Amino acid sequence: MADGDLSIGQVARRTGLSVHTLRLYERAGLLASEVRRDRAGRRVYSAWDVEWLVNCVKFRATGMPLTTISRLAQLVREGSGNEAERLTLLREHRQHITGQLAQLRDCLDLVDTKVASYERHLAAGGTGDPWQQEPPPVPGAHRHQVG
Amino acid sequence: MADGDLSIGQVARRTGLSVHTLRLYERAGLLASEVRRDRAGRRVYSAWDVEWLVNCVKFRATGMPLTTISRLAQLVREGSGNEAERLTLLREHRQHITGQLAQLRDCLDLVDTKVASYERHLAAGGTGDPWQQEPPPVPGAHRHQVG
DNA sequence: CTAGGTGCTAGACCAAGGTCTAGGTCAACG
DNA sequence: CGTTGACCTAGACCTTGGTCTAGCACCTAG
Repeated sequence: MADGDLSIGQVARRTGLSVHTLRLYERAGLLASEVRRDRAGRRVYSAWDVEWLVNCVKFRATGMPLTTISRLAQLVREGSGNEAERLTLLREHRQHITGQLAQLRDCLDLVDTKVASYERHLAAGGTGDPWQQEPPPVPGAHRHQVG
Repeated sequence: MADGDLSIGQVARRTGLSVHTLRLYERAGLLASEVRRDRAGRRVYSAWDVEWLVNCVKFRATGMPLTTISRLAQLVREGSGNEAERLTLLREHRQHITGQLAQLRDCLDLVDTKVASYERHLAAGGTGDPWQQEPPPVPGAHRHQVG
């Protein structure tokens, strides 16, 4: 066993995944290299496996589906010759990330506006116009605030 | 019917939600005001409802669960007096958003590094060291690149 | 030897968030 | 009048991504 080798429990602690999830990921083909086993059949993860898993966690955290990670892992497993396809996958995910960033910033704007307005409202002792509670109860009265 | 009123189909087109989802949201209590009905029992959305739904879409896109939106809607429905709780909900979601932003930026770094390395690799006609395909095949050979 | 901790597999279970179907109403168009 | 299109409800169904259980195998320490 090389010095970087870890048991599944250790990998779980290092990656933040549960051992159940680690096994699920393996079954789902997310690992770019076959996980070794010791004589008792227990998984032995290399430092490289762990680095890969950490990247998987980042991909997951940013919405990459298991199937896509699996596809990427497969390409890596297959070795040289498919770099263009890996690049495509990565570029697609990059797109996805920037889209999400935009949405998050958009929602952050909304939330900040609302938070500021509620803070003003509360500081003013309940006076003000935070989030209008009712839909325009008076037809003809336009210009309402929803957020 | 006020001039801003819309049918469910029109709201679906404007919000990007399906009519199924709109009905689901209503059942789940996401709407901050009771949706009116015409004499035939069909939903009539006000402009205010649509604005609210657009905000819901933003919340959903940034990971707010339906139950939380429902809670917020309930507070708004109940009217003044619970502004502090609304503020809490919003602040919590703000936290969530900034956390997600950090994760996205982290993953964006990773992806950018990988993309650049693959581009270099492909430009060099296949030479280089993009994403190491194999886990360290030679024990003792440290310093591998996983991503 | 035996108990505790950790691991194994197979497979059931679960929650969230949609999505779709069946069977029916209504209104407007030609 | 009949048919087309949008709408209604109730409820089944589906996918994703985990999470947990049962029943068993090791291994190490006491």
